[in-house]
Amino acid sequence: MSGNLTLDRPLVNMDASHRAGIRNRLLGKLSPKDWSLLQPHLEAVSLRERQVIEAPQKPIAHAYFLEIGVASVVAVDNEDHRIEVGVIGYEGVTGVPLIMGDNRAQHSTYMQIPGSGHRIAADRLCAAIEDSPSLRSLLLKSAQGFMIQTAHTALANGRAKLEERLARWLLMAHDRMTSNAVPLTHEFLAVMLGVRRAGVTVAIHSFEQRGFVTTRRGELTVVNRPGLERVAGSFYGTPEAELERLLGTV
Amino acid sequence: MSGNLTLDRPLVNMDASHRAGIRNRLLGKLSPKDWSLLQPHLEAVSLRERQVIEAPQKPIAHAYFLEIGVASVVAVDNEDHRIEVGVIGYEGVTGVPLIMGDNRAQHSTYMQIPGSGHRIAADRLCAAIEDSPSLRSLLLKSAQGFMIQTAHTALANGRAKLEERLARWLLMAHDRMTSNAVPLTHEFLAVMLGVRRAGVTVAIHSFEQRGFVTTRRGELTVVNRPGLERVAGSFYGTPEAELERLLGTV
DNA sequence: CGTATGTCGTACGCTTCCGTACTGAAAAAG
DNA sequence: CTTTTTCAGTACGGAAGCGTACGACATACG
Repeated sequence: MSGNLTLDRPLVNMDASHRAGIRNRLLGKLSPKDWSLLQPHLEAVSLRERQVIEAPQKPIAHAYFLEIGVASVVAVDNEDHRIEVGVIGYEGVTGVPLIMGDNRAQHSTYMQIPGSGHRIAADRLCAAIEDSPSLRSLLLKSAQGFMIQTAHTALANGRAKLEERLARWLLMAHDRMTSNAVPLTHEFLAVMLGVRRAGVTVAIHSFEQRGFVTTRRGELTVVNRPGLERVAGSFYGTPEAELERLLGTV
Repeated sequence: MSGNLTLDRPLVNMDASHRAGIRNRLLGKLSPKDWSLLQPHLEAVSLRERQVIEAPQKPIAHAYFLEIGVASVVAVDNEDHRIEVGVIGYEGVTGVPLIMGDNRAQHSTYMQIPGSGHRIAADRLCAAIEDSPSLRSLLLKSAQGFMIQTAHTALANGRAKLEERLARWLLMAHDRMTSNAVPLTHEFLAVMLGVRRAGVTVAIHSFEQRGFVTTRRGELTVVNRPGLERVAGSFYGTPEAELERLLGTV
């Protein structure tokens, strides 16, 4: 009934291989050898609200293994249409194209919820991937998980109603957060979902009246996660379960 | 003004590295060494209309390098919502998860426009990928191209109108065809776009009146490609250009 | 050749969501 | 404390597309 803290969140998995001081699931899953390959090049960084991680059509300078916070990956076209195609938190890493052997960012990536992480220079990461099949395998599975998320976003965008999509987004953000409070304005939620700001306001209102969330100016708090899960239905869950499977078999 | 045949289609690139008797761009781009790695395991197959290539949650048996025809990759959830997240033709290969080190299909993949190709057993392909960095690099870039296509589909699903999305779909299919005739019913187009069948009928009607296509029962012929491109605007083009870039630098 | 089936054209009321815009309230800036 | 800015609530007309459904044709099949 609560959904409090991190206990019942699918993505949280404090398994045995957890590395001390590291929350990022990928870093935590590295073999000692792979860890020693990356560790010297990792730089701890704090990530401000709206901080740009990647810009479209520009080279990717660093990959960020997030510890805290949520990054948005937003597709943009030449006519300035934009929509979020995926989110990344402590379960993953930014710079998916690097893993695919490309060094150019296709999308705009920036911190939606501020936090921190460890970054590594793009060429260092690529070199490490070349050297270590096990590292490559892990990162490829993470990239595959992200692809599945993007495909599901396409499904939700084409088939779901605004409320369902908003519930899905809140759940995905909640999975990646340490608190239940989402520090975001309706405006930003609207940009990510590709809908009207006023539409988000109304939907949040409905959630609030049903007791799923409480709100303050610029902040929304999840108080009934199962309620949101019921709204999102099967638009939420599949990518999360698949990521579990992918990272579970590494 | 015509868009006739294959001359002005972005994806068609009869470059020097073209292998005799092979239309598939990936196979055509293989180094002699990589070709000799795969060739013994390739099996020429003809692909019927609606033939299933992959089923959700099932192991992937073969990867298909298409020569002729178009395959649809369709995301499905537990509540039977479904929508196409990408198409594959002679420019690519099915079984993207195999390239990512996963052997399970996430989506439903089937021939939308019948044709032919060369297939290879999943484990053979994976073994070859392990052995050859150059093959791996090529296939990863192809997978990256597919990811970009999926992300753009998410953008179109969230932002574009029915007519824009239909024009985009027709252009993507046209890119991958040897004729201008698309042998598909409105019903199937509707399923792929995730819209009403009647909505497709009306949109096609409008295209017909504007002289972009002609229609027969169960078939639609593109007669003014630039017209469709104008309708699709920037919802079409970016993934195609990016694929060119990705495959051009291999 | 007649019938079943698939395909298309069309229509109607309805839902969802958009575009726009104004207002009050909260927070930040001065 | 006052001013300015940002954010949230609300409203209205309208567009897009849905669910449903019915009839008219083609085409395939018996």
